[in-house]
Amino acid sequence: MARVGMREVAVLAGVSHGTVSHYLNHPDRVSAEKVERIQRAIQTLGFVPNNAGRQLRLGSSTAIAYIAPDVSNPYFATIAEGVEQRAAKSGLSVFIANSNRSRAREDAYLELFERHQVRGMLVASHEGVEDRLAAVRQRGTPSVLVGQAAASPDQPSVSVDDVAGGFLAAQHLIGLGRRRLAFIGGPLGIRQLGDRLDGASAAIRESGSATLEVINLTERTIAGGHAVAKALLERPAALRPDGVFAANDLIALGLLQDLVLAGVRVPDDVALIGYDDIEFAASSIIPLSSIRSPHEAFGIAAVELLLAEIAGESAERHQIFPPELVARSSTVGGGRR
Amino acid sequence: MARVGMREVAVLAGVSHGTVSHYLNHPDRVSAEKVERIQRAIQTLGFVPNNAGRQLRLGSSTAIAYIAPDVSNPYFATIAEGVEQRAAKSGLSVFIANSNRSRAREDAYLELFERHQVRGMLVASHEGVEDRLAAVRQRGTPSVLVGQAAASPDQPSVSVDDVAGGFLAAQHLIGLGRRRLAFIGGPLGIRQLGDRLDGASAAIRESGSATLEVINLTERTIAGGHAVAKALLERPAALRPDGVFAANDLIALGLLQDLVLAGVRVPDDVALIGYDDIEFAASSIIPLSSIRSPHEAFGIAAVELLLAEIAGESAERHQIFPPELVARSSTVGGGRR
DNA sequence: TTGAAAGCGCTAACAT
DNA sequence: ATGTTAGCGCTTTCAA
Repeated sequence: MARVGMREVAVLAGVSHGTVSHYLNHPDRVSAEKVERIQRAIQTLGFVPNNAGRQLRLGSSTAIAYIAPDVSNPYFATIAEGVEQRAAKSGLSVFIANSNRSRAREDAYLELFERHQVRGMLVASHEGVEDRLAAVRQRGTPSVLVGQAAASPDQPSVSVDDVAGGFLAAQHLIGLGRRRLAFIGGPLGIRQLGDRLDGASAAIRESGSATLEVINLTERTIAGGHAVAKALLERPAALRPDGVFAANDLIALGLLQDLVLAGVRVPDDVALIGYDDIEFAASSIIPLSSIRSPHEAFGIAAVELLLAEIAGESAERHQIFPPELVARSSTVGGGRR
Repeated sequence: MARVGMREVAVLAGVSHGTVSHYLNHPDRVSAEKVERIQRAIQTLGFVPNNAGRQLRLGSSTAIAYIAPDVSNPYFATIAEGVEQRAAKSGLSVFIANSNRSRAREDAYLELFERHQVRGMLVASHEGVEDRLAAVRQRGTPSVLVGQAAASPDQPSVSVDDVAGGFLAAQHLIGLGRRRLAFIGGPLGIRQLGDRLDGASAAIRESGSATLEVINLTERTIAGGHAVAKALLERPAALRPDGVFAANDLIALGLLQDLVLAGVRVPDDVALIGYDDIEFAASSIIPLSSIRSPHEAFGIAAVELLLAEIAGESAERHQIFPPELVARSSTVGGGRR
């Protein structure tokens, strides 16, 4: 199955392979007659240009990469949707990669995409990835950090103010009269999570009277939520928190499900709020209150920042979106959604 | 920012560029001393091999592609997870692409990956994509159709028996005493959906007494479910179906949420079952019954089929998984999950 | 063990 | 308008 190249096309069309290339890249500079012949040749041979040759010659591809830690978290998937849309509009393809929460896989993809000379990378990570991105950038591949404010002024980033988000969440619970709060999530070394906790702590401090327990957790998934539920349900009811702030909606959803099954009244016994406001938060057993950050908009902003970076424009590099409280039944009771 | 290539590394290390290449590909055949020098040179220059050159020379990459119609549907995302895991185990990278339910985007990615000479493609599609895959295959790139049984014996595919799934769903509703069933989904031109409906119809026929209304829908999303809810709620209660089979869980979830909000009792007034059994089905307002097809296992099987195809092994090309009924409260009432 | 050299498929500058 | 040609960065065969 000898791959057919421009050479074969050229022979069949009775032109030089340079002309075939011209046809592909500057069709206007080829006579109608040859265009016709070349088209037919391409057609009958089923010619598909080999990208390696083109890219080797040109030195750059027409794709960008989006590396996500966990595609099966709808939060990252929705961002991907926005990225895809915006990129398509600018004629760019998007290669999505799933690092599966593994630092090693993340590194592998970072390097792979650099080798592939993508135009730029969008990187959502739970790790401290900024150093690595700095190195990549220095070698010529720009990137945008997604979901995490960059520390360096040179590193573009699109993020949500997680301290503000954490504050909003805890403040909401406190305003509802809750005093024994718990924050569920971790590892706290992850910037986004540490920030959320910091925000929550600030709200606690401000309240004067409430307390905050930190329940550490490494799996920020529905399964992780189930695990916490188990631990919580083993406690006597009086020792359970009356207000829970989960570091993301997945945890909250897993927890919520088990609490309800066990007969714990939500929000009466325990008020629960999540983070991210994924689409499924609204349709959960008890509609879940959450802290909303933009999703598609996030992806779109990231691509636009990257485009500016590629073009060498000097846009504001650090875009920070404000989080928003979405109160539903899991905190404010049956009345509202 | 002149990209550094093997040449620069070679000069700095005081060897020929061929030796650098040897070091990269057959480190054992290079003397310890030069290895040392080359390593240092790579280190200080920050050399990252250009994939285009390598690929041009070798004629093939080390990546496979997974094209999904809709990453933000957790069903496809979970498959992606399985794909990533299995591929990593075989040293392959996965490029995920989101065609965003657009035939044009799908075509674009099909071609892009072919140009990139990926080792193979996994394609989940709502379209009739088999002809296109046949053409791609003929030119040397193997593929596995995911979620849709291939008609051609030459086209590997991993799928679920959707006719059986549809049958199970309708049979379940009928067994619960429901007689006025509705199937929600579409366009029915999509094979998977048509099959589910066919299965449901068969169950209806078998029952003798039940009827099946088909409510067509083009958006197989939560929003689509909301739209159907609106239409259903406008009917007098007596004219509503008493058993609803939604073509996927997203639709079911959207519908369920609005029905419950409107005071419709589920499952008493309307029993509802979805399809796919995404992770969120279990934690919805009323835990959703669904037809379960394997997820990660699906992705793993797809990669393995592709590997066999690449290796030229003659495995059974059509892998069909049996669907499974998962009964939860949305059909069997409060007692069970 | 190392180096020299050819050539993968393509683009574009240049010559015609 | 078309053809000729050099060369992108790499791997590998072959020779030393």
